[in-house]
Amino acid sequence: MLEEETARERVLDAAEGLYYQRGVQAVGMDAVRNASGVSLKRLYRLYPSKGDLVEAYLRRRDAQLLQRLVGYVDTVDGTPQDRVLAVFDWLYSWFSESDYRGCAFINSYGELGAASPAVAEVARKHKAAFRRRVADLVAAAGLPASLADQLSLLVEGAITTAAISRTPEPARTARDAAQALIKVSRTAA
Amino acid sequence: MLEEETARERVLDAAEGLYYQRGVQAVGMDAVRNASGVSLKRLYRLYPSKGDLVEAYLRRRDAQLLQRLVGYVDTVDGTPQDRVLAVFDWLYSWFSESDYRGCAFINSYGELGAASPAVAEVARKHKAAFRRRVADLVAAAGLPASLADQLSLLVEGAITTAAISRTPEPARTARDAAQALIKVSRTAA
DNA sequence: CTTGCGCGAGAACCATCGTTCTCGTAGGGT
DNA sequence: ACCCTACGAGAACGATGGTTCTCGCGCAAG
Repeated sequence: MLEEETARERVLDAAEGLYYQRGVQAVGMDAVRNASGVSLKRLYRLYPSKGDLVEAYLRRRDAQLLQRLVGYVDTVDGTPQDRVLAVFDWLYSWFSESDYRGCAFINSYGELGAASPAVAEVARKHKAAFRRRVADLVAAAGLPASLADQLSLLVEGAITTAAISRTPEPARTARDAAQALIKVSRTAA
Repeated sequence: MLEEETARERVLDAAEGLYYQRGVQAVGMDAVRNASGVSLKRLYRLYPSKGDLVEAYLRRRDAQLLQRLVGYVDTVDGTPQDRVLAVFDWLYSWFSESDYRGCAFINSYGELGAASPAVAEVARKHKAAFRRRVADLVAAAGLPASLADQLSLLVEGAITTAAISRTPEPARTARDAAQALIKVSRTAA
């Protein structure tokens, strides 16, 4: 039999693939069972309800996504300003993944946020955490704090535009805009 | 008995309120029946399936939203540049509506886009049409075309950020960023 | 007045899904 | 060899939802 932690991982891997690709409501527990190979009984012992599983999925994805961003930016050597712009290069590689379907948090929020305060909360927290990462990079580059919010909007806009238009190009557009905003804020400050 | 067109309107009004507020999958045909006062039989004669109703809802909202934007911008007198920035003032008033829940197209796309090419298509078209409006304003102000895409990203980002964070502030942030981008593009060109 | 058509109200039907239950069995301790 | 526990496979159950059907009624034509 599987270790508990291994089973948890398998379930979350399966749930992540299915929920992200097809949407949460479109995926039944049976599909998670089949994709993970973990029996329903066990699944319900690990996550007492679908809501719990959905929350766990979002929480893990939250951590993973921020880690991936930080991991990418950390490999960039260059000026602190380059590292700010690297956020948009990371976006480009993300958008280029063949199964890219936008931001799991925005999608889940639109689907469930109205009925589930827990989902709304996780989405809010994820966006706040993301914004904080950007703010850290902006601060490290000695740029004004107000820039962080502006760049975050560009990131958010690129994420949804890339999803709907099915091209990674918005990452480039956002990068150009970011560069321009940085330039302005340097001369203005 | 109701005129066919009146019934259509009532159904779409009901569907719009419910779908936008709670999400499409969370709203049954019964809820649309109750909210509209149009019998199920008639409802199915007007829209042969729920999918058809959803499409009609999105199409009408597409037209309405663009009309509202254009209507607002047209009341602004000032320089062509002011009219570009007026887009963000319009966003602010939209975000301030008490029942604001983000962009119906992004929400529907996240919920149904994977399973319904029709919904994905309507969302894509809406975003393209919106971008075109922005591009018209940018062109009228004699600004470079590349700015239109950048401003559209700001709009998109503000829409989702306002929804998740539940404040209209992102409209202001986006406006500031837009102003900066306009300034840069004037000196660069 | 009568006949029959078209309507609305709501029951009915069938599929799906979240969740729980049954059952057969594998495997470890004695 | 014999239990006893714990498990997985899948049936079962109850709710919900999309779609269709039944029934009774109002009303227009004859």
